[in-house]
Amino acid sequence: MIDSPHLLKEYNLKVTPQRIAIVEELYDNGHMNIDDLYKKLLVKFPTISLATIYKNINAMVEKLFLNEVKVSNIKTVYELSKDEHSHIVCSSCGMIEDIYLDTKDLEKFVKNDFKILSTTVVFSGLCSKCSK
Amino acid sequence: MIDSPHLLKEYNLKVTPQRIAIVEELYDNGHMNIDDLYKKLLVKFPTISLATIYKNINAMVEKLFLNEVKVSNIKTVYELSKDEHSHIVCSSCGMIEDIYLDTKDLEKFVKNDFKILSTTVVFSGLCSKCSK
DNA sequence: CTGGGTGCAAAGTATTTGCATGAAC
DNA sequence: GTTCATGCAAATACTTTGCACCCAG
Repeated sequence: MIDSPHLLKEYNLKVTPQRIAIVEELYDNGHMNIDDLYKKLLVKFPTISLATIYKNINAMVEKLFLNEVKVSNIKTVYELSKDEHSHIVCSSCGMIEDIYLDTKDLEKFVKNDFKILSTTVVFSGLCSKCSK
Repeated sequence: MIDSPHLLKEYNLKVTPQRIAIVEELYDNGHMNIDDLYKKLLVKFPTISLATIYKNINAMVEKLFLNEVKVSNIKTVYELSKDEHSHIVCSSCGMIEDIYLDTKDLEKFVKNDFKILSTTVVFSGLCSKCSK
């Protein structure tokens, strides 16, 4: 379980049922795109609108409560902010998995006058199911 | 210079003036989004349509002649396919730079049943100009 | 109360499609 | 001559905005 109201407050976001539901969906599913999120939320909130989802997602990304993940071949997805991590993405089925890597070694190769704020790696390829 | 007609043929793409121009713009500018490309091409082809650009870009990506780069904070950009490489992106001004890294070491941490097709790293942060 | 969130409708932006014409091979 | 690219217009998809109403703090 997850204490969504508490988390939302921590990030200065007003607690509403819709927001709690968004957090819980993301917590359960890891990564979701806007459409999947919308379809899921429609079950609990038959009148929820896409505009609400977009507004909330944008607010949450702005407050760094959510992280936006853009990768080729798949729709943009969102995840709850966690420690910096990378992603494994199946370009066939769209499956996304987190992987925690030490990227310090790579950062040495970036010239010093660039101020690195984040380093993320994407492994694209075929998951075990799709590579059969 | 670049032999665009030859390159296009290599990738089984019919050679047209518009396509040559696209290749040359990308060759000159490194990374471009659709709008910038459109504006540039309008100079040479006052009647070129966005549809033509989209169709060509999509065809070129499909044939692996171009590479699509999706990163947070900036519009999707395209580049001529080169050896696998990573990107340094300024989240303030949108500047993108290539960087060649050895990612072999990282790939060891991906479980074996995932078939890695590409490994790309994005360093997000502030370029020298923007960090002042 | 008061500020901010919600849902609706409409507007805006991005991307794709169908089709007639014309160029590439 | 046949295939496929082009450019236009229209359709579709994606995202944001304005506003009246309502809920959280």
